[in-house]
Amino acid sequence: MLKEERLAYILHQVNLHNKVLSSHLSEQIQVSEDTIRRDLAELALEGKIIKVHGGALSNSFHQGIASQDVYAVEDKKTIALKAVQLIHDGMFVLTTGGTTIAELARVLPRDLQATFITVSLPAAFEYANHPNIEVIVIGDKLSKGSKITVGGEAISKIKMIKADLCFLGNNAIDAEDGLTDNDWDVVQVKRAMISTAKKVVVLSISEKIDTSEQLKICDAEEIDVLITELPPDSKKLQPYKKKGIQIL
Amino acid sequence: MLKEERLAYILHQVNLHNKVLSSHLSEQIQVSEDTIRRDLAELALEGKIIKVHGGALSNSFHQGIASQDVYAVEDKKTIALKAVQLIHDGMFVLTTGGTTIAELARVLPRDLQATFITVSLPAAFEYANHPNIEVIVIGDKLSKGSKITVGGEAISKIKMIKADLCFLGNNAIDAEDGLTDNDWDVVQVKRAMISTAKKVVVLSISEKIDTSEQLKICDAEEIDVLITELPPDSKKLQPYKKKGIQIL
DNA sequence: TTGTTTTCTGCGTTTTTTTGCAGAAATTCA
DNA sequence: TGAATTTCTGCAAAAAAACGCAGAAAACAA
Repeated sequence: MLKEERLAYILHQVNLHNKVLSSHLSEQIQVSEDTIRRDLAELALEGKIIKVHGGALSNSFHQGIASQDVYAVEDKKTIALKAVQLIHDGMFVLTTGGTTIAELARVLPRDLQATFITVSLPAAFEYANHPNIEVIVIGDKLSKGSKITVGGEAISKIKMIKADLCFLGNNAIDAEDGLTDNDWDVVQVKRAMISTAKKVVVLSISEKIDTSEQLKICDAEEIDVLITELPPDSKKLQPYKKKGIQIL
Repeated sequence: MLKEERLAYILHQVNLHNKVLSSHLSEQIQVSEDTIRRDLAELALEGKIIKVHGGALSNSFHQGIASQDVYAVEDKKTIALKAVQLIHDGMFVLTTGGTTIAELARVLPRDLQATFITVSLPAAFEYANHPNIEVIVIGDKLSKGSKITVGGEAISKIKMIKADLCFLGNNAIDAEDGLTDNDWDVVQVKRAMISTAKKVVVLSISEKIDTSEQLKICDAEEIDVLITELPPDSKKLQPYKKKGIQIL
C-alpha cells in the first residue's frame, strides 16, 4: 500500500469514526506503529486531524476549543473598507464565507440599503445586525468546518439569482492558475456564484497572492476586481492588472 | 477510551449537570479516581471547570451571570433532557429556533446519528458541534430578531421533507386556544413543520402554559407531545392530557 | 538503462506519558 | 473531636512516543 493511499485511508477512518487508535491502524494496514505515528503527525500538521496520545481524533471533536483568533484583522479591515465602496443602494450582493467577508459585513455603512445573499451562517449573523439590509440565506447541507451551506440545492438556488456583485473570500489566487481552493463543495458554490454575478470581486490578503490550491475555481480573466490590503500599484499585483483585473 | 475522549466526556458532563462527583465519574468511565482527579485538575487548569473537593463544578456557576436568567436556563435544560429521549438514530428531525431548542442541541448525545433540519441559524451552529449529526439549513429571507429564515421558499422546502419528529420551541400554549405566536412569518413556518412531521413535540417552560398570543398556529389536538420542566402528573398539565397530548 | 539522491519504513533504545496503588495528609461533617 | 472521605505524594509498571540508524523503495538525472 502506497503512503498516499494509507494517508487517505487513515483520514477516512478518522472522519468516519471520529477517533482512531495507532495500535488498531497498525494492525489493520499491517505497518509498524511508528509509521502510523508518522502518518498521524503529518495529517495533524496539515490540520486534518487532531493527534493525541494513543491515536488521533477528528477535527470536529473539539472544534469549540479551536483558536478563534482572527488572523491579520487589520489587513482584513483594510480590504473590507475598500470593498464597501463597490456596494450601492439597491444592489443584490452574493457572498461566500470566511473572516474577510465577516469583516466586510461589520464595516457596512448603517444607511446602506441592499440585499445580501449568502451561504455563510456567520456572515448572515453579521449582516443581520444592519437594520437596512435584507439578508437571504441559501439553504442546504451545512458544512461543519466552514459553517457554510453546500450542495446541489444551494447551487441551483444561487444560479437563480441575478446578483450585481459577488464577493469571494478565503482564496488562493495566482495569475496563471487562476482562483483555486481545496474544498470540493466550496469550489462548486463559488463557481455558481461567479456564473451568476455581473461583477466578481475577490478579497484576498496579500499572503495568498501567488499561491495555488488543488481545485480550480476559475481563470484569472473571469475575475473583475481584486482587493488586497496592498496599494493598487504594488508590484506584486501587476501580473493581475495585466490580465485585465481591476485592482483596488 | 483515549484520554482526550475522557476529558471531552467529563467536560460535557460538567456542562450538562453543572456538577460532577469524582467517585461517580470514576465508576462511569471505569478508571481510578486518581485518574479522574488528575483529569479534573487539568481541565481546571485550562479554566474550563472549577475543581472543588469531591468533584467539579461548571464554570458558568461561579462567573456571576447576573444578567442571564439562570433559573430559566435550568428549566430549559430539564426540558431538553426529556426531549432528547425522543430522538433515535437515523431520524429526521425538524426544529424551530429559540433558547430551549438551543439547549436541546447542546445536550444531544455525542454518538447520536441523525439529521436535523432547521430554519434557525443559532440552532444550526449548535448542531454543527456534533460530529455525527447532519445539519440541513432551510434557506430564505432571514428574520433579524429571531435569526430564523422565513418565507414561501422556506415553507415549500419544509413541506417537501417527511420528518419523524418536529420540535417547536418558544410558544404560548393553551388547552382551548391551542398553540399561538405573535410573529406572522414564524407562524407560517411552524404550521408547515406541523403539517409535515409524523410527531409534533412542543417544548415550553411552565410559565408559558395557559397563555395565548394573537396568531394561532394549531389546535391543542394536533400536538402529540408536550414537554415542560414540571413533572408529568402536575395539575397544571392535566387539561392537556385530557386533550390527548402525551406529557413528558 | 544505470547510478545517484531522496524518501520511506522498520527496529532497537531511550524518554516521556499515563495510570493505578499505597500510605500519609488534609478536608468534611456530624 | 473523631470517623469517613477525599486529596496529595512518590513510586512503579505499562504503554506510547521520540530518536537515531540502516536497509529498502522510489524518484530523479545522465
